[in-house]
Amino acid sequence: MRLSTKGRYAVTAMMDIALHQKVGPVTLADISQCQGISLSYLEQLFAKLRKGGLVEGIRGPGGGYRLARPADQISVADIIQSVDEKLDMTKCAGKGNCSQGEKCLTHQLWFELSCNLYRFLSGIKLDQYVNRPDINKLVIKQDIQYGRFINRSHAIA
Amino acid sequence: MRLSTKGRYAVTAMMDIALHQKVGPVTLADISQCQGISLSYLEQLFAKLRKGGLVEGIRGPGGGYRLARPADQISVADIIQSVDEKLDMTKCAGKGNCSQGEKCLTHQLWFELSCNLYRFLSGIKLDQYVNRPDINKLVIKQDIQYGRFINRSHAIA
DNA sequence: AAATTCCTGACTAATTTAGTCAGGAATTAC
DNA sequence: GTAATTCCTGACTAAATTAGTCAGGAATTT
Repeated sequence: MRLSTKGRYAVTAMMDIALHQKVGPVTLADISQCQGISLSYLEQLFAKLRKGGLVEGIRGPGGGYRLARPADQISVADIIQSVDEKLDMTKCAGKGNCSQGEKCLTHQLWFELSCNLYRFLSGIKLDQYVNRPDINKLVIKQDIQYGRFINRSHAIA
Repeated sequence: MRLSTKGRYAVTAMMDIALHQKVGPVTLADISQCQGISLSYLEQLFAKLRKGGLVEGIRGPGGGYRLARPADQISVADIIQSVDEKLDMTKCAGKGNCSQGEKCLTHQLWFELSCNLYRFLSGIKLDQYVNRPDINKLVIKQDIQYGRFINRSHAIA
């Protein structure tokens, strides 16, 4: 597998959307500014998240992105897999032909690691963090700081 | 953190040494050939593993590398940390100042992920795989295939 | 003395990550 | 229907990391 900052960017952005679900769609421009990620890079990531069926984009003023399914059905594993492609750490992509057609010495190890990691990451759903008071405090603080969602009459109405 | 093929190379090489402990020190040339890793790249990785106190090198004919401590005291986490530097996935290296001096929205998530991953990886010790019959069969097969340890009278005596 | 092996540092190549740019397509607001 | 907003696409560049190469030196054994 690959567990890098790229996945962190994606999860951070998805979390931002999940935390603002009630307010309406979230623009990439907002995420870019608040989370400190380049807008164009976000667009690349969101192209993959869209293909992965995790978000849907809404064009035009008042548009943005929203989750394609409820936050309790989107796991961190889903997100990382969407942007990083594979969650499997074996050299042979699970086929077991890593060393002259047979399993290599460390096949078992990576296989077990992949399973365990996947089980852990797929157990963490976005809503677990949305419903935490300490994180909600942070969100409100950050939103005020960046003057977010001031003209959202259209989105709520 | 960073979980990439680099760490896999290092763990594979360490596993090879652990599996041949009884025969004597293992040369990088052997590991290079049997595990399909470039010799010079292995030398770079072993410079780090040595600095991390996981192996000791023995020069001269009959030399090679051996584990610096018993296989049940070397975890996969130790190895990955030695070559990849950090096992912490938070943006702020655990300081909690990731967003304008405060914790960012996803700080908790990465912190918990890091903890869990570390707990898992540090729970896997090299000896767990050394004592498995299925893996030992593989080792013997591979050793014969590559004609390894044929002239090791000096090492055993 | 010769062979073996670790050990070091500087260098190159390939891949991945990150970011830039220019423009088009859909939608909303006026 | 025009303008503004936002997604959306593809091609491009830059930086970082990973992987591999090369040349040579140091310690040890035979």
